[in-house]
Amino acid sequence: MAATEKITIMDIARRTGLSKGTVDRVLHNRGEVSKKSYAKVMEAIQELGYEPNVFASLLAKGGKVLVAVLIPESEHGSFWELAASGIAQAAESVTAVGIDIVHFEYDQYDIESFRKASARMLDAHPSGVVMAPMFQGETEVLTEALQEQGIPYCFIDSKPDTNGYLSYFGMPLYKSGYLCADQLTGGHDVSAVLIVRIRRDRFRQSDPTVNRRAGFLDYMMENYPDCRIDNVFIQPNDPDDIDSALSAYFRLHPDVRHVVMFNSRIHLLVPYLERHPDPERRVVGFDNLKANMDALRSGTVSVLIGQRPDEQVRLAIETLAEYAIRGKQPQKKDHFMHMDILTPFNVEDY
Amino acid sequence: MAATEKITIMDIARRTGLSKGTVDRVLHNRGEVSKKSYAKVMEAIQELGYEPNVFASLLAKGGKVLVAVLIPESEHGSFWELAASGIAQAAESVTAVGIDIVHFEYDQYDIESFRKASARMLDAHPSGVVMAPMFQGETEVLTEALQEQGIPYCFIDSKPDTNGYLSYFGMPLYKSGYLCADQLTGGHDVSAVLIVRIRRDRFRQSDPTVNRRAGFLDYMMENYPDCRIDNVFIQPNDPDDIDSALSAYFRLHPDVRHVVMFNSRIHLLVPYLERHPDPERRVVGFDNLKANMDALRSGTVSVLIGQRPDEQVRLAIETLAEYAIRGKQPQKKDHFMHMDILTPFNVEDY
DNA sequence: ATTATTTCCGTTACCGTGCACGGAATTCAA
DNA sequence: TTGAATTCCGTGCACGGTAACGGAAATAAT
Repeated sequence: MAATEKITIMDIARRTGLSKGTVDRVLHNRGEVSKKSYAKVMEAIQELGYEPNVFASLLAKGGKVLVAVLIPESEHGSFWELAASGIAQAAESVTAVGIDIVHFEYDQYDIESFRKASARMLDAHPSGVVMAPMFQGETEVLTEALQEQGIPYCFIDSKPDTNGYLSYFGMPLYKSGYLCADQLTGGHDVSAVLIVRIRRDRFRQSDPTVNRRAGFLDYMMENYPDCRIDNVFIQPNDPDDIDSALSAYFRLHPDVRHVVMFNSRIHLLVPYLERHPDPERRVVGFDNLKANMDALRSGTVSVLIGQRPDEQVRLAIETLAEYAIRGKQPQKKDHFMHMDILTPFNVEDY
Repeated sequence: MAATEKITIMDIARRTGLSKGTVDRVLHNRGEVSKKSYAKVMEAIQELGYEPNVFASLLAKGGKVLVAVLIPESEHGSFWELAASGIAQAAESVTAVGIDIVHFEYDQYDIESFRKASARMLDAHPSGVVMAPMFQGETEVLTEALQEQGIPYCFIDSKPDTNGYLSYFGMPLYKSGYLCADQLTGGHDVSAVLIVRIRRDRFRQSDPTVNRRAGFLDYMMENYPDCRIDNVFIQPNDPDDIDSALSAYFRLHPDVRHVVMFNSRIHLLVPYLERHPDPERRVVGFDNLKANMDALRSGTVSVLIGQRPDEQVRLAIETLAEYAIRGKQPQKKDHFMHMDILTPFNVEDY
């Protein structure tokens, strides 16, 4: 497959009767070369099938490639902690080949902290940026700055409607709602389901749950149009509120056995659910946070639908590295990644 | 996280009052250095936190790293075709950093072809080898040769009971049978299931299906001890035989609605199953071959349990590259990887 | 025709390591 | 005390590419 090539810049210099300086100029087409020479060099490159030696190039250029990752703070047990661990993994695997990764965090509910993190990131002069777009306006500001400086960037998790990014890696949100509904019902008729939602302030611009809910509702509409859909809102940081909200609901609807949440916080329900066990209950949530997986193991949660923020991060970093090192554009722009179904029987290996 | 280090071999040479030649000698401890100098250099390395520049090293050493992959022929639509595609992916991502991959194939039913492929592989003098152990005796012969030459190797898919390998990447087979049983029954009581098996010759030494079957049977025993387990054997290359075998079985047991196969060939049943549709039937198989995924899409197969040969290959290659480039041992030897549950609702993104 | 500009190109000094070669310093044999 | 044999270590080139520098050739201006 791969040949044992050894054609160097000198080979093509000799072949064309020019010097390596000239060859280098056309390789990086930075001008100062006559049409004729340019053509000759290009031809020789084609014929000999020249490919630059990355090591030599990086060595001479004297740079490590630096990729910056700009994502929300990885609070303990949060979704972004998974992504952060993905950074560590990716770092592990790519630093071996001279790519450095810097990680910038911000408070996902605080625009100002995002601005500051962006600024610090730009100061690091990375050769590529991986980011999760949280604040639409600020994201635009940032991407414009990046484009101005010619720094390529990738989105993970979700993406805005702009177009200047190099690649996007994320989950198909609408479809994940659909899948969720199928796992919740197990293909059997269901008379009522409870959706637990988080009452959140309007800070966040991009909310993955709306698309998920849409997919979920469409599935239910199509397959079980008579199923009743209830909503209960909770305060994520107030255990008492969660407890009372659920208690109130289930007092009215003791027959409801299907519970779902569209964000990564299904673990918030665990205390209540464990105090009111029901072997027939079916609970489906998203994302393989540790707390969620524990709930799966204990049987409180039936199914988790997971994505791989770590893999998303890795792929984004690799894409950027590839681009920075050899200037290669990825073949696909948008990468919708697989959704993992986790049950008590396969959770151990995730 | 990562520092902007720039400590070179020269820095520590100056620091110790020695020359880079000497430093180099202790770095690769190839002798010809006095105790005293050795100690001084080691100390300086510690203090300055010296880390060799991979680029310069690779450049000087003049070599690309070459990783050989030795797996069964990737017949169209077969399991190993997935692995092969993984090689392509991995190649894509790692050639960027100077790692070359060579792919050697053999007929998994022909020991002689394995021997030849091994020989050709050794001739290529790879710096690392990824292999799937098919023939126990021959695998031993090969690994001995590799060890003699100091070439590290990784196993994927399954592994022998030896110990000299660098890493193993594969699926937990027993547990996959367990998971399979859970998906087949869907947690509901079942009175009878049909296991379709392939009557194969005794060429293959390692057969993943026996462990899977064991896990499956244990699950059934534990949860539904009264369930009847039937076995039907088919000839994989003879469609007529498959048809008649299944016809004969279902004539006797028209009530059986749960069908499972433990190898990657569930797609062989599709023609029969499609001619005798049954919306209540539940069919579970293994591995995301294209044909299997098509069957999933069409609804003939209910669930597939997939592994990622491509990811296994990638990880193995990365491990070897890491080891070859920086001599770093992986932290874990055996990597049991996650099992993916594929349903019609998430199959598209795999 | 001479000078001033451009345009184009060759030379050269790196980048950080690996390694061969030969010489200095040390030890051993006489 | 010399010469020979070791042990140790410094020098210098190679690896393939980058980019600054300056000069030759071609073109323009005077």
